[in-house]
Amino acid sequence: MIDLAQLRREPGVVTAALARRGVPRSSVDAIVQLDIEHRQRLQEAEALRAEIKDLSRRVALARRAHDDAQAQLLQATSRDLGERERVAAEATEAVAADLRAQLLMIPNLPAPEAPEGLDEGDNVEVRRWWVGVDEGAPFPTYQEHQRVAHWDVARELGILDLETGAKLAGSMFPLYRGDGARLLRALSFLALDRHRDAYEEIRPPSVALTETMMSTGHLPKSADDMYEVPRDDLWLIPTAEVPLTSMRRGEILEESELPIRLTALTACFRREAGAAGRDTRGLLRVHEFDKVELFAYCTPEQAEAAHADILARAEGLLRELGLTYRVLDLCAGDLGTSSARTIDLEVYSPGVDRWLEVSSVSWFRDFQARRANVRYRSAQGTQFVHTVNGSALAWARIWAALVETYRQADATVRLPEVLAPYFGELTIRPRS
RNA sequence: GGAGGGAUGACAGAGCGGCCGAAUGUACCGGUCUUGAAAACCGGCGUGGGCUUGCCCACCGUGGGUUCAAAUCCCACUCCCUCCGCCA
Repeated sequence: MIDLAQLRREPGVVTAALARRGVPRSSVDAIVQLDIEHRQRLQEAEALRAEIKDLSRRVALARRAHDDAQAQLLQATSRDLGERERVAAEATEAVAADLRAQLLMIPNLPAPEAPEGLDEGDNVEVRRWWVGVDEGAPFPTYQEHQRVAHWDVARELGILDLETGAKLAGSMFPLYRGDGARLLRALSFLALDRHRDAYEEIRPPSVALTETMMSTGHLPKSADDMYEVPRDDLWLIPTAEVPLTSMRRGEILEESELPIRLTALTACFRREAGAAGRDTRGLLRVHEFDKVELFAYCTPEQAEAAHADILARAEGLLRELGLTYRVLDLCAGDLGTSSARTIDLEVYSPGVDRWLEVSSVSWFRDFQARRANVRYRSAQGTQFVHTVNGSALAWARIWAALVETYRQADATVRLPEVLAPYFGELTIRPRS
């Protein structure tokens, strides 16, 4: 949620910042008007309530003085006032609800550093990495045997069974088997071990309450993109960001305990409603995938370093896996609702010849903290924390890039050495 | 799923329907004393909102209700604890 006080103080600044990501001026103006109306009505209602409280006190005094006539009179006056107060309070609440609903639909202000632009075409490529780039090696020229889509590689090796996944849960719910399933497990274990030095491992619930989904900004805006369990007012989490951000919801943290850094391996569920029919082949876009998430609550001063650390860890894993990737600085218009700044990592997958998003490292400033009401006590008083998070990494597409990149001329897949402690024999052969 | 008990400030723990936003203790902050520290003593110490910055309003698990007036009475729900049942 954006800061209403800031909107009052400098409406021009807020309007201009939001315009960078395509929010029309009228949406902001509507909120300013509602805020003015809300405060007017609030004052009226509160004045009435103050008067009622005063009358009540005087009733008590009259009673004590055994002046029953006076008490009766005061009670009658207060009763009439009570009716007016009820009406005023209802009107105030109606405006407040409207204001709240509209405010929840407003996305975060983009950071000044976020590039200009309205859609993904305007994202800025910051750098590319591939094996040997530091030694001056040119961009890899992939061999013919690497130019096989992962769904074909997987069929040869019997490590992915999309038909059975569809049979169980519908299309785009993958079922991995044999070495394919084991590879997924190895990747998660590798990542969690890499983050153990600084991030506490969490295994949160895979479902969240509506209130929890509100905190991160996934609701009310993105309801169509999530799986819902209405009977129990639950939603399947689209990312571990959701439970992690709400872990300390409503709390006031001590500055000394910040940054609080957490990591979690969870399944992530996404309906992909807006992308129906696009990238439906193989693992390019799936409804459920495993992901290791990195997250931190921090002070505004710590945010930049915390964001950089997550990005470095995500990139570090990609390098350890020897995968070619590029780094994208998302333009203002392509930022997620809650984000002020986001760096995406896209891995190059030679078989399908595409760049696949495998991580999104975001800085939310106090947008989520304001919604989740997570604050910390500092010398300057109590203020909202900043939250940052990023994937390290999302495995379905990594899995695809790995089997394509490491496919050998003899049609086996030879996995990178870094997986040896988790996978053992690194060659995946067709199942006999 | 069934039966009972509970939910109050950072924590512990009081609170006949009427100066209760809330006693008291601990913790914390400032001061006195002390070579220093501890102890003792004195003072301070919840959050959010509105506006004429001194006042006003809201908040005692959540949501309703009764009343001139609710932490306190009534109803529903949620969570925690104990016991029974079921279960990976």
